[in-house]
Amino acid sequence: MDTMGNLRRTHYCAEIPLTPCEVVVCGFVQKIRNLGNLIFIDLRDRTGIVQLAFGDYTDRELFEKAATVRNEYVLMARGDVSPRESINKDIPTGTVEIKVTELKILSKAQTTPFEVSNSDKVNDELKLKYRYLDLRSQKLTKNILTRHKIAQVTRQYFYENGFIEIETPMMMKSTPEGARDYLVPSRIHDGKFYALPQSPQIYKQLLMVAGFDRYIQLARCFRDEDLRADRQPEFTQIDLEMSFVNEEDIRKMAEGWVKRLFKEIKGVDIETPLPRLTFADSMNRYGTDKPDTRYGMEIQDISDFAAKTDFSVFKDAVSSGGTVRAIVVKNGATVYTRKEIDKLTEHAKGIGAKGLAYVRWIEDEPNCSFAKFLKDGELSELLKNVGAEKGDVVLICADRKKTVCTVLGALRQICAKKLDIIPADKFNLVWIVEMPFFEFNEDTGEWEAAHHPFTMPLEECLDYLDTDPEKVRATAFDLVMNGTELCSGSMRITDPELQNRMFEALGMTDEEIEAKFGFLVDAYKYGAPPHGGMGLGLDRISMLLCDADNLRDVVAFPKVQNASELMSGCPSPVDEKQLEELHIKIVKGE
RNA sequence: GGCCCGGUAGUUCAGUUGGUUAGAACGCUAGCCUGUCACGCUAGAGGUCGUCGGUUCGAGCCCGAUCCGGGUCGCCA
Repeated sequence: MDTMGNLRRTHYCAEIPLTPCEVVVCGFVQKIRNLGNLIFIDLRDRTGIVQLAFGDYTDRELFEKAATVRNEYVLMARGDVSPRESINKDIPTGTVEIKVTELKILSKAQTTPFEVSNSDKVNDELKLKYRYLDLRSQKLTKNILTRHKIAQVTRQYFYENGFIEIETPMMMKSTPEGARDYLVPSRIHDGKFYALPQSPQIYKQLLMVAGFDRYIQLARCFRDEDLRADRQPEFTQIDLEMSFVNEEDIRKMAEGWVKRLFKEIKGVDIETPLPRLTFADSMNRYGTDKPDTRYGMEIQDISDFAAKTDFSVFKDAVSSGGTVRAIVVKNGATVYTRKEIDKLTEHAKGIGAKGLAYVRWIEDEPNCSFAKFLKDGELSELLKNVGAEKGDVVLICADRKKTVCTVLGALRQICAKKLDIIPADKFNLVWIVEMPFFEFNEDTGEWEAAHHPFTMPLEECLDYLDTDPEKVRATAFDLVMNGTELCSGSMRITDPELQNRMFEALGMTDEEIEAKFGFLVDAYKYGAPPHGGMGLGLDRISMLLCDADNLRDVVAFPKVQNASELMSGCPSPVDEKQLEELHIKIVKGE
């Protein structure tokens, strides 16, 4: 193996001049084509690929050295950029090659567990174990570079608007409300713990109390909850807070950011202001608070119709306070055969439905799963009401409102994917506004904060605080794009009296308030500007701008579904001695 | 915790009704090859069929359990 000596890179591979000159490039071997007396090596770095050439112009010793090179070796090569005899139109440097005059093999490589150039098709588990190899692939390299660009544009935009970057602690007080905390045991304080931040929420509010006026941070956040394709246990939030503003001002600031980002990253013009949807409308029309509005297939309420039929499933659902709703899958009848609908039903049951009623209209006579419970003319009335035509499938769910929404919201997404009616090049951004303040927890039977307890309620809702929590809406809003929540923000409570009322409404006693949030309530007693802010998911926006469908594709070293990391194997056991120092005893679970 | 999908050479996959020695392509190794860019040609090496147990004369295939990975519901203030 060689050392670099005095040789240094003059250009990245894909950035060499396309005219004759001497260059030095370095990188990994992507592919070798050895024709006997002619060798071509595709050299790869983070910018792309360039072809190294060895032929009759190469001295024997150098040629033989080139013949020993294998895939993924790390090379440094000096040579002359020359026009190719035949052009490769597929790569930017395809008109030239480097006729090598000096070659250094800086590192050899074993045969890799998978081919970097073909990693797209390899199973995730293996790729995650050798993440550093997969990161060499064109796709991941491009994504990581795009993510960097996004962070750069974001900082630029907010700096220009007077935001300053401040780091908040990674070790903080545990607040058991909401998501589970990752805990960090204290060696010095026996039996006490720090928590990793779920978000810098409290600190950024205190920065407003401290007078910094506009704050931003690309903040690492941690939540000990189960993973999803768009949820990692540690993630990065573009966290910001502003003083002397209202909700509108915050949203306007975010819209400017979105506009700039899409222009610079995608070259796409986003029209602002962005459309809005109230939380209630979103739930009714899409069954979710993060709707994909790139296509229709909206949920329709047919409770009135259902109540007057003789179908007990429908009638009972309505009379017991539930609802009956439907989606119409346009032109779905050929795709959704009886068997396919059975599969959908199974899926619906998997997410909480008791069953699925359907009408499949492919012959002249619609095939209706509950026809025998209907009186003359009722089926055609239903079909007319929901706007179904021949060729369509109508899927109906009857249950509690929450279940119906979850089920039909999910089926809407599944059917749209199956019928391939989602426009891939569309970026549909929508604000979800007037979010509820409280959420009823059916397990505990208590009202909980839907957002966080420092969220300012809408003024007109304050009267319901003690009487009808369900009616209390908040100054909270989400930004949703193509069915993914990108951002969540709100105005904050600055009145200590009101803050105490909110805590009480959440069932906290004075002692609890004092122990958990006393320092926060105190802070607001010494003068606090009106303020609010939001958190923008850097990972998620990166995912969408990279056309990825999983966060793993835009996070350098991601965790898998059980929150472990396949490369290093963490989490892992630790030494007895470490545990002792931390005053921790492991009790084996049953 | 629930539901669904997957696990066969290094990789991606095929493997018929349960039946002889588990195949292909790519990759790898060796040889040949002067314009390739999915280079080509020849030969070769490479397998605990995720694991454990069961049914059977016989299991990659059937049954049970379990591990690993993925999606999703719950959960995610």
